[in-house]
Amino acid sequence: MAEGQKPTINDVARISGVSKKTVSRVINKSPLLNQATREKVESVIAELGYVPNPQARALALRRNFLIGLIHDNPNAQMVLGVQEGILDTIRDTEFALVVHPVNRYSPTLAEDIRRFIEQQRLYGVMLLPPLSERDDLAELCRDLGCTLVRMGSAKLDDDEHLVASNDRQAVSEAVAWLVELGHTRIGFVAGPEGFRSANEREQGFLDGLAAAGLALDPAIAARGTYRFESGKAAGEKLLSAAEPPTAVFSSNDEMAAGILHAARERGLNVPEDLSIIGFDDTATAAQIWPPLTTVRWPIRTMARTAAAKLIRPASAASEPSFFLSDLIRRASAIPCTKG
Amino acid sequence: MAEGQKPTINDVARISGVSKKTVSRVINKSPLLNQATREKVESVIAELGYVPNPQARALALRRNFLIGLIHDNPNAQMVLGVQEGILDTIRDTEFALVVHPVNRYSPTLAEDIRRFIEQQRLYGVMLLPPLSERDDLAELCRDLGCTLVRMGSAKLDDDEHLVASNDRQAVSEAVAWLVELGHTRIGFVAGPEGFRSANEREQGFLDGLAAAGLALDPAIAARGTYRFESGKAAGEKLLSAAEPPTAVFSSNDEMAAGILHAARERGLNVPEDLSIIGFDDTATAAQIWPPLTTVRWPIRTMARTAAAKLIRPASAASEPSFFLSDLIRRASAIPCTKG
DNA sequence: CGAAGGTATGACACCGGTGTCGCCGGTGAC
DNA sequence: GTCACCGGCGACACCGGTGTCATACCTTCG
Repeated sequence: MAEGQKPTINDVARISGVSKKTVSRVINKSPLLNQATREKVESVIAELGYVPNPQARALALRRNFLIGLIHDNPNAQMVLGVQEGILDTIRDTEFALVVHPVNRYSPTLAEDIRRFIEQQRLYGVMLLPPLSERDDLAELCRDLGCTLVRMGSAKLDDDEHLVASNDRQAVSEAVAWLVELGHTRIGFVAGPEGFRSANEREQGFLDGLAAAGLALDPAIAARGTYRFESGKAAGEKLLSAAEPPTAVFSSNDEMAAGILHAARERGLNVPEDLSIIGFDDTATAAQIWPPLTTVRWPIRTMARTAAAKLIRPASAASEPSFFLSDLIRRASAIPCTKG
Repeated sequence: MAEGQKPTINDVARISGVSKKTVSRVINKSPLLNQATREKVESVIAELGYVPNPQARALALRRNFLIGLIHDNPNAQMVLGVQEGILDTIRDTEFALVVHPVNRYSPTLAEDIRRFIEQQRLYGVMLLPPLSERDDLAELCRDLGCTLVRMGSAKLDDDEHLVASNDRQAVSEAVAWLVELGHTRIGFVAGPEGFRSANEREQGFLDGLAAAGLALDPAIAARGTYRFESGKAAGEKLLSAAEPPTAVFSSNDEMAAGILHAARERGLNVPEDLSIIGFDDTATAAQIWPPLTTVRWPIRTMARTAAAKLIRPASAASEPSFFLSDLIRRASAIPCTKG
């Protein structure tokens, strides 16, 4: 074996005096092997530092070991959490994680995804919200022969390959907390139309109000885009209502930060004059002032499970695919001081 | 060709009535081809939707088309910005991006990286700070036959494969801005010891003070870890000094947010009682109150260049590899009201 | 008109693994 | 003693591409 060249299965076979097929059996832990042979080959492998070539394996097996993560940057924290969760699962396996950020407004989105999957011959792909909500993309992935997992915020009709959080229930619990704090006039900022997560959170909000015998006053409700600026605009609307809310639930943290800015610019104190609850528990949530009460969903754990479902569909099928979120109680929501 | 099977080069060759080698020539845009033949083969390729198998190519060429991104989550925004920048460059090429988050405190860090590179037979790898500052890891990657690019915050001795921002100059300009605003008592929160970026920013801070004829008072200087909590602790130290600062430069935004918390807890108003400047321009920076004046460095652009250097070393060698950062002036730094 | 040279293409081995099948020797049943 | 059976292993083709070299044909030049 020439210096600088990686050892191959042939080198291992020659040096240990067996056929390459036997070496292959050792690598693949075939049970029909003489113990002595196995040990001999293993020692040669260790000595040479031999690592099987994944491309050659992929070629022979007609399948490879690449997992694709397709997303449109819902938020950086979430994407990174997902990546770490996937790595937790595939570390020490032969799988690798290939990422592919896309632009969901691009007219060539579907084509872009198709090219990515076909070109890399992915083993499986994982879709993140809001892409994961599009059934057409899911079908595309399946058509291309990929196993598929979707991360989402609600049960889908076809929940076979879905890992989701129960946003609806989590939000209704957040509202219950505001009610427990004595708030009765609770504002709401929805997420963008057409997003399942936005829809789930809205339903949860309504559930929570209903459970407390309250109703939503449209004067203190607004719809945002999940972005900071839209939260600020929504906050301005709610706070300029004839009878402004004493507490607001925002469908995500970024908009909650915007509401906080709107309140500050009107000279209001948070949380004294306005309690705020957000959703996501982004890094920002704990770093703004006051620290934001928010709903944390177990991104990394969910991603771990999702990856397991991709690479070990049989054994992971029994793992739960529906996750509960926690309300993180911080200083931005306090007892109602009014009335 | 059976249904459900991807077409191979053999299918294309058979149907277009040429040898597979000729098809290979078409794919690889060999110049020695009859125009008519080329067009015939191309039309068959289009008709079949043929896409070359990258694993087979990788095997035959003895090199593959995977770029590895190795990082230890410096911050989510940055990692995602880098991923997007790399994708900007490799989209529409045959390259793919494989990510591998690691833990820099793990005793098996080097082993982990080695396994990743060897197992996937990466073409090239990109190291992010603070990993990129470790020459031993850089050497490891090179030993394993990878081309390498390091992203960093300062010139290294060996800057051949480096893409860096000029933190030192950017910070000195930030200090100049504080001086221009009338501040003369300026506090400093350093990053963790042993980080090149921390060192560069510290030098830049000292440069800025010196240019204004000021000196650093150790009573209003502290060292942090780049984390929020350490910023808060540093803020407490600075603000409890006998003669507290009227402005503070923090070596990153997360610590700046911590300083802000410390100020709030002492009942101080920001920016009226204390101006703050951070570094990084994370998403949080614009969303805290007041919006944070900070240094923005062009992550995505840098990553684009870095990726180009990886996959087209010849043509990208001439591209600049040293980037300037901008001071983003927001509400957290205002004219000094004292004295 | 034949040799030389260039152009367009094909035959074949090879990259580094895996699947199939067959061979060999030992064991137990009859 | 013969034979079926089984554990352990190897020969060989094959996965889907690329490199090397040979070949057929067409010019061009002496």
